Amino acid sequence: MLENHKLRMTKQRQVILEELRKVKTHPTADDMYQMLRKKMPKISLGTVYRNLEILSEANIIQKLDVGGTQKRFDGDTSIHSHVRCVDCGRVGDIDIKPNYNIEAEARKVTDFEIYRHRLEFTGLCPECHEKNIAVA
Amino acid sequence: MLENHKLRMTKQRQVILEELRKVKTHPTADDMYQMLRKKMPKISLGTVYRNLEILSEANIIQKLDVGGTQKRFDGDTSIHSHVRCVDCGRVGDIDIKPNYNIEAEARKVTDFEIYRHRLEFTGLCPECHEKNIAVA
DNA sequence: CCAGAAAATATAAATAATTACTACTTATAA
DNA sequence: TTATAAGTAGTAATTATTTATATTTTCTGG
Repeated sequence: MLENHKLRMTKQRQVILEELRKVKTHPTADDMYQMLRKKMPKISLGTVYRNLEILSEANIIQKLDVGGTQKRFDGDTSIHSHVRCVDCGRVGDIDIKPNYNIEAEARKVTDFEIYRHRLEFTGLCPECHEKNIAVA
Repeated sequence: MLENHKLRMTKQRQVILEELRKVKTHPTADDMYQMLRKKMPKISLGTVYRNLEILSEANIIQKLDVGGTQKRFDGDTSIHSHVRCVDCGRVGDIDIKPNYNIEAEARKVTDFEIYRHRLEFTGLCPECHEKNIAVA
């Protein structure tokens, strides 16, 4: 998996990949850093950023840009959509398969060369939804 | 339009709104700043940021979060999608009306409370597409 | 029209997220 | 095993945006 990319499997890279695959929370780089420090206290934030970037470049993980100020990462590279909680920023999966017809539609109304599309949802995560009900 | 929001119509705000409505380029805050300085050399970047935020808060303009590192703004508040050029970051309009059925679909497969969805395209703008062909 | 309170401004400094630099370390191929 | 290219920790720098503050401006009601 890494061989084809002239990537070396360092201890750090290995742990980063392992931890990311273990969770389904779509962590930010800093979330990852906090998680990883427990296993590997000397790891540096720069290393976390660099590896997340390299791994997503190699399509071994996914970099998500779902809004908000921080990028998030997903160990699941299958094509699926995401919901972002507008209150706390938490990101969840939405298993809806993309409708590629929409790209044909788009091509009709733009002079851009369309590569792909993304469907993103916003809303409230269960926890924030509960809180909001309590307040109302 | 502004009255209902206890917003004052300052010279700066007026020019910001005017300029944004004049263009169809989905400028970043800094793009706006550069444009505005020509008309109003003493305007400050902070004022640009503050007003774009306030105006989008009041739904007089739209703040776009279409990926990339900077937020963009749109004087057109109608609901439509966008394409972002993966090469130069330019953003174009895609006039496809959202399919609200997809939100019902999403509700079936998540415990998040779904508010809304966004359809975003990526690709190449005509200029970058030309350049790519030239190289290939 | 005019005073005064609330809102907005310019400038500068602060913050947040990410990237770059550097000297040292390590994985891997021959 | 050793050379070398890739990677690391630590720190500094950059980029985008927000905040603090002292001053100025808008706009309301007399």
